[in-house]
Amino acid sequence: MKKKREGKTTSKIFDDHDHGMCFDDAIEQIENYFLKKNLQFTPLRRKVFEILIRDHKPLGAYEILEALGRDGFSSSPPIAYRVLDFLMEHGFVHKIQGLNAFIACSNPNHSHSPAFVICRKCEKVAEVDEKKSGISFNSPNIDNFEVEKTTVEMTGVCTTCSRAATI
Amino acid sequence: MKKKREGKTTSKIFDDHDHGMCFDDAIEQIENYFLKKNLQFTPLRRKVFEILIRDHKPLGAYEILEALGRDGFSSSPPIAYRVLDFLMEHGFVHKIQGLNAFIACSNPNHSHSPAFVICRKCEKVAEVDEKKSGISFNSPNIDNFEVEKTTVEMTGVCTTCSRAATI
DNA sequence: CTGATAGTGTTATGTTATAACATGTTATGA
DNA sequence: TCATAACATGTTATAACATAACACTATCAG
Repeated sequence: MKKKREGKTTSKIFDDHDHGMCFDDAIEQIENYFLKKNLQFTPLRRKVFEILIRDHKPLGAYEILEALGRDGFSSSPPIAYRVLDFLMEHGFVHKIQGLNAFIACSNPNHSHSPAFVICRKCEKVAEVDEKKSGISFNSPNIDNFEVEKTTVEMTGVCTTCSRAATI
Repeated sequence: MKKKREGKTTSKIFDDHDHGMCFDDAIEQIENYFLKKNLQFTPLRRKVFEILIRDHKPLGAYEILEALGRDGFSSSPPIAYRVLDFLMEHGFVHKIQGLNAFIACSNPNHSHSPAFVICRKCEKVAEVDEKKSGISFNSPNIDNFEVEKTTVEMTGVCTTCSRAATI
């Protein structure tokens, strides 16, 4: 049952996202990817991904562990960290460094260098596409340094929060 | 006694920096800044800054604490974190999120949004200037979201390390 | 002198992450 | 088919990073 996205007037970047769509599609995409790559989409991995994609907000490793515990899985720390590492390797989960938290990827299709917009009040996070957002993060002119991974995070206050109160 | 920089052939970005100069200047700059702003450059604050600027490499809070202890200061965690927060507020220290570590700022003059290039092998870090490095990190087209702070880190392997060994 | 502020110190604890090793399960190939 | 390798999960313990809460001192404005 896919939700249709409702017209909204709030901060576009945080809402420009059909989450019902996203959930179903995301599960399908990850299944296909794992099949194709001959990797195991085990119950544990599926569960961790579902936990992340269902909230679609950043969760700390220990929050994920609690959720795992509630669902009958082991909840000792290495369980979460191992699965998260695995899902990150394959681009289905990103770590938000500024929050020590993990979030399901919004764009598992592209192999991208994601950028995140983080509201420091509500801690909502939007993963923005380089092109759509107007960010351009050009390959830097750094002699002989091969960039393997980029971390780009922008922190501020989202429209909803800034409307709700003066800082 | 200011060291003159020797001709080198290693990764430019990590070496394009006169550290002898940097140390002396940095101390002077921070002193002036604090004077001007009527802030106290206390022995503890000075020591923390000196520890960071003298190595000019990222140090974890607990490494800084050890150094403080060796120099006769208290080495309980809040000491380091408080001073680091203070120095970060004023732009003399940055946190490298990818390493949970702190580094003295290379450019305390400009109020900038720094970007860091990190070698994942030797953990050397270079703070790069947007313009010099060719990075362009344009203000993103995000409706009504005011970016207060950016984190930009690029991880890879520096020339020295990649020459030293195949991955 | 009094009360406010800032700086430092201390104890205790909270939070995040990993090391090291054990167990089960599946695939491979001699 | 049996050894073995590779992978996935589980467990215990601990490491590494960070903050809360409160105490003490010094300085300074009123």
